[in-house]
Amino acid sequence: MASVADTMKMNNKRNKNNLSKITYLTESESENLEDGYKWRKYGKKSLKKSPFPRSYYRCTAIGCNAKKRVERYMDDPTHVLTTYVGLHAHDLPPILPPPSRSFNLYNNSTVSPKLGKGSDEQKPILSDASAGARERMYANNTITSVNVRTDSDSCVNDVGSIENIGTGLLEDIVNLSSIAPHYQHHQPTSL
DNA sequence: CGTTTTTGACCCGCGC
DNA sequence: GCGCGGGTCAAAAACG
Repeated sequence: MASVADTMKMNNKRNKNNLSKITYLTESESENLEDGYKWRKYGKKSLKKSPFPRSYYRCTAIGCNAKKRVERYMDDPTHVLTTYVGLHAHDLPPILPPPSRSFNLYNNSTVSPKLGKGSDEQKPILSDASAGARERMYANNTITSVNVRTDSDSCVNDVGSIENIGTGLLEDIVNLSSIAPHYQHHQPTSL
């Protein structure tokens, strides 16, 4: 009965009630930014306002409705906009190869994906092997700015703020980058 | 062989 | 009511 669109619609609606949008502006030539999760591309669309196509990714984890959309920054082709939509219904899965987590890649302009929740930020999650992979990503790509939105709102509007790069606001935004897209909270609704 | 990527089509919401 | 833009799904192809 309910078509795929129906299901999608429902999911969309329900998600909207508990959607988290995080927009990352990462300085990278390739959009192949690894964040510790395994994503499967499920769509690509050319935006009207952007000469570059936008890629849609979805977490391969079963039951995980986390999505991610990657597009090249239209004002700065050297940057890529990574927008995380929704939360992962699971922790960092050990799907990534065990890198040498003994490395201290947190330095310089590299943003440490430390938890900024304010409470359990000392969680040993970062000790996970997957975390190492994330470190690598951050080491190879410099996150210029991050916008965190924990509700259904105009994420695009936030992106507009990124235009303030170089005006000084960037630093403020970078501060937000301390917040990782993970560690939010598992959704007891689905799983 | 299994999984992922690719591309087109379809659907929905919004604006005019 | 129609058109546009954006987002998702689905089937086939490519890749490991």
